[in-house]
Amino acid sequence: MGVEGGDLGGLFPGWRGSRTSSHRRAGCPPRRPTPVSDSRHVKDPTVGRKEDHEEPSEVEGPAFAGVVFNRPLDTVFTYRVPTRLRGRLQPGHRVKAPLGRGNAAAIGYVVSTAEETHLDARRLKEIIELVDDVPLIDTTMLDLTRWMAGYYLCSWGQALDAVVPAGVKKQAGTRLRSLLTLTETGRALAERLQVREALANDQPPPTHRPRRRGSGPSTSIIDTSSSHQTTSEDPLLKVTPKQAAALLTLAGSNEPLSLVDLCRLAECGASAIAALKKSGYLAVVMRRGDTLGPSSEGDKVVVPPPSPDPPANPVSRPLLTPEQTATLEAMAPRLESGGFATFLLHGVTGSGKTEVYLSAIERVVARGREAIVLVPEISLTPQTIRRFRRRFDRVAVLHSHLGDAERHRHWRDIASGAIQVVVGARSAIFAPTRKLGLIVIDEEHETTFKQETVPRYHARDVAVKRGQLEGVPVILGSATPSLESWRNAQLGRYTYLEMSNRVESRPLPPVTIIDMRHEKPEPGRAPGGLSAPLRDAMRRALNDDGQVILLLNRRGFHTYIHCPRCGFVLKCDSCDVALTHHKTRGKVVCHTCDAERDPPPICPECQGGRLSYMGIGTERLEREVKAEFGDRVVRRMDSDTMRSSASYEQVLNSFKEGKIDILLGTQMIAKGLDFPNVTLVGVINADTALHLPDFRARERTFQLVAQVAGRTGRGQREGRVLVQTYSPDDPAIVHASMHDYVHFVEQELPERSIRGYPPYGRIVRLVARGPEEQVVRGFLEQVLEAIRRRAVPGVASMGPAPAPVAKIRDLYRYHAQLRADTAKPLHEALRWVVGEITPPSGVELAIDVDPVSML
DNA sequence: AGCACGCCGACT
DNA sequence: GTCGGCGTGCTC
Repeated sequence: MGVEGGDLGGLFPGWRGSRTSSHRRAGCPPRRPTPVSDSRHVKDPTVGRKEDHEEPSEVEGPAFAGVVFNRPLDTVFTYRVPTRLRGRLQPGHRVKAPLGRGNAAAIGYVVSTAEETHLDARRLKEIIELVDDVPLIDTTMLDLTRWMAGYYLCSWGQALDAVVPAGVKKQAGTRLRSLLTLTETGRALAERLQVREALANDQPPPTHRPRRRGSGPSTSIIDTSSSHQTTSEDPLLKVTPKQAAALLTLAGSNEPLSLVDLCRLAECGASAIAALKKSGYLAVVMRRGDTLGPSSEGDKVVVPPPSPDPPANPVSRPLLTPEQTATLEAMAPRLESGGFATFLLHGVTGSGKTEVYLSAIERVVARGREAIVLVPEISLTPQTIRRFRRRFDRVAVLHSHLGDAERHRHWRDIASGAIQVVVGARSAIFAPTRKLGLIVIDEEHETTFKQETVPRYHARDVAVKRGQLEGVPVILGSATPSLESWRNAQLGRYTYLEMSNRVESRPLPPVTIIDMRHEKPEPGRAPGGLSAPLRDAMRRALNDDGQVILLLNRRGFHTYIHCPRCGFVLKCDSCDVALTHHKTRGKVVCHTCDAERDPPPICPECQGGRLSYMGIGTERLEREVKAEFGDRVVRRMDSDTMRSSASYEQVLNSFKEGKIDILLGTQMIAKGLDFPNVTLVGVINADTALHLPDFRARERTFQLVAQVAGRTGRGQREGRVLVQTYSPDDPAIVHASMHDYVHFVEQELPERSIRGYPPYGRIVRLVARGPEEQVVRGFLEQVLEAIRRRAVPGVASMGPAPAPVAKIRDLYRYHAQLRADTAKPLHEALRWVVGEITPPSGVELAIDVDPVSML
């Protein structure tokens, strides 16, 4: 749902509990955290930080800290800051603090610091320790997460916790090591040793740190009498040659050394070092170091020192079309001098949106700024990644299957300013860039930008908010913009930019609708499979050396199983969902909970009927296509065949190289792929999403058909599209077949308006689930009654009713809906629900602001 | 969300 | 007589 540019600032919730001073003030944290690798923990008091010694009575730094926790508690807790942490603790730090009656240590986030508090300071608890040496979160991220908490109705701590990847929290890939360093007395002694040695060698005394490792035999200091006044207790006389070597080695080293390294470099034993430690010349410091080498492995990210103006790659850039140039020029002021603005880039498939992104990013990178590019996970293909890597030196790609250590590494690289462009899926919107200059959301209409767990944020809307907070432009790109973004553009909140021509003036492919109601079922063929016109078109395309893409948005072989005698439909034991027959596995499978079992031999209900297997999925389509085009190479791509991402890349490569003639699969083949030799796209069943009980069913159907139609006609050769449907007159199908976004929107918007659905007004969906149906329903009824009693003006409520999928994994589900013209009254009606209404045990309540799925 | 406190059943 | 069920309420 589009963030409303106008009322954004007013959405900050009034946080209950102590309100310490704003985190913007006291403490003045650095705008960005320095890399975690620089952090160190000083353990030995003799090498403690200077302020510990120099200002024992007058401690610097705020005495109180506001802390939030990853719990559904929207309270900022105030803690005392112990003396030893004063001046070090900053907003954005994670801290360990006692919480609750048991005073169990919980990890929380410092969100503010203050000199005073209106609370009774004696009753406040004290922060135990810092978890990270450097704040993980900067002030902009604190603001952003606070906004998220208020808007999506979760706690600030929950929002913060979602922003920091698990690998960063665990400090994956690093280890705490103990290293040796000189104490003050140790350094003084080492300096005297250096002087004595220099005199012995008849050389001028070193001015500073002359020794490199391995130089200087330890014998040189043995028989030299010192010119210094030496008392009988002069430590200089007590130091053994080995000890002296160790002291000099450490003095010459810029860094603390591990015991092993020091022994090796000074050619001494551990006992000499133990003696020095005992005498107080050496101290142990704990420092977190990388487990792996100093930089990332392989080609992932090479981290050179951040250079002020990186050299532009000598890449051949495609010549921009006039439309692309005009689009860029429209954005130029924001790209070149910053400032918040949201651009809705509506470009037909093949109009070259990606090239516009790349050029826009180049402009901000040229100013030494960074860009974040969000793409749906499904578009995070090697093809896409390569395109960014070719153009920019330092790109970080955040896939969903990065390991913890790797993700931590990327985070640090980004935070250190070593990265120009971050490309990633949803959560990349929280990348800790230093000098953000641009955010790009590709395929902004995609529902995968919505997170379905707490915090249930929409990355596109968070991006707009972040752009506003950081004062940077945001580009939302799509061939089929969400109606929310369209309306925001209409209202002038977003700047509308259109690219209506394909590059090189290629035409959009002609789309033919095949009315499946009139397709006579032929003996031996699956009804709903390949129609005669589609088969003919395939044959012609293949004979012409073209490639074919077939889209069918259903996995499995048969998509439902029923008993013709008693009408029984085979359902999952745990879910209210029909089972799908997977022939290759020989099982019936639940696509909701992934449970599988053997197909029953006869109807379990009437015990008499033979079950009939109906419907067509990708497995069955594959078999039909192979039977029909036996001499052609056919590959199926769905989540069953693409268990590993390696096979995904492999299939796409083979397809690109022309080794595959027909590629069929689910929507993973519908998005973003760019293969010039595809001359035919067939949509096997355009209606799969059309009749779902969701007010966006039409919009989804339009988007899917329009997107897949864009997969052809991208090369020199013309393409065509055939769409099989049982609803040939539905506006979604008709307008998609004409590539007519605007007319689709014009007919869809009034329908939304009549019902008050987005983009006219906002909705919040409440879903309660639990093991006992009556309890779940009763609870949600109670919640709704309470909301209605509140009677917040402008809020309308619907329900509760059983959710369309009434049971998942043995939990019954009920849902209800609230709507209002703006978000504000909804928040008002709901804020108290969080925290004040406790569901009965076993029951969970999910509050989904701006839901994208109604099932 | 945790976690502790509290008030009622089957065990040594 | 106690161990422990999870219902209730609080967390600076």
